[in-house]
Amino acid sequence: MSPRDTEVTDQVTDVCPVRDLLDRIGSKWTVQVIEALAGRTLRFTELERAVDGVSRRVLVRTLRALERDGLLRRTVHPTVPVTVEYALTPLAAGLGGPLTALADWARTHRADMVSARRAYDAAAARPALSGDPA
Amino acid sequence: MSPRDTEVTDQVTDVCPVRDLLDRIGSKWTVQVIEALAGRTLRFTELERAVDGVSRRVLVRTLRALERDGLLRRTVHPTVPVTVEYALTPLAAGLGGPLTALADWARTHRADMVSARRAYDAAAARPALSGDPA
DNA sequence: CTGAATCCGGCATGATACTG
DNA sequence: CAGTATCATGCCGGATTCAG
Repeated sequence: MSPRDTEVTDQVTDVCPVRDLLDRIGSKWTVQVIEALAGRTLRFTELERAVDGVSRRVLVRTLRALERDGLLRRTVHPTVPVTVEYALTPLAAGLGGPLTALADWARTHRADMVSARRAYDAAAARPALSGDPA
Repeated sequence: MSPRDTEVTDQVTDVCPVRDLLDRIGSKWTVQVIEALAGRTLRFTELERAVDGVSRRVLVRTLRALERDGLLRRTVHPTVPVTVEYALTPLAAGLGGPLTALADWARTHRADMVSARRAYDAAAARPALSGDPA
């Protein structure tokens, strides 16, 4: 009975499209894989180098999840050592827009979030004090 | 040494703004909290009801994370049973745009992803078969 | 009312070794 | 080359209980 485990969010349990999508792009390497494949086709090993830092196992999981959602096309070439090519589908290309918008926002407001964090952490360090000591 | 644990992604370990943001909005209830607070202020209990399904603990964590990132403003009113109000900051309001774009895409292409999954899962069920058995 | 403290299961990520 | 198998780890999300 298909030993496929459920890693990298393989389920459909969810009914909210937004959460569903976020489960996908929220997983650690998904966006970087999509970026790496933007406008080009890569083989498995090339992807492994392009993403850099991802473990083989997790890369496979990420690719499977993307393929399952129709965002990625996996092509096997029956050469002697088998070669496999990965490419984004038109569906994924359409996702690129909103994703880029989000990425742009993240880069633009990075500084705001960092300073907000510093302020928050600093405040947490002095629980009950109004005047700054010395 | 500050017993603050690290749940709901409190760290800054990351250097990529995009992944950083995705860690935030990727956590299970964040987007729903943001939606619930869109254009209005809510108290803790009101939020608890508005989001519906979130546990108290996780809601607190989610709110803390948002506050830490400067996306949420937390106001304590020293009434007899203390009341606390939560409201989005202008920063979060700006995030609303890209977020809505992503949500729209998710809703628009939900059907594509669902059918892609069905096809994928169906294919996985019959590993080495070309003709569909009656 | 608004949390904090504690305990727990489950799953994603990762390291390592093996294979067609 | 492109994975699979196995083991280990961390931590998110949830339930429950206590407190200011």
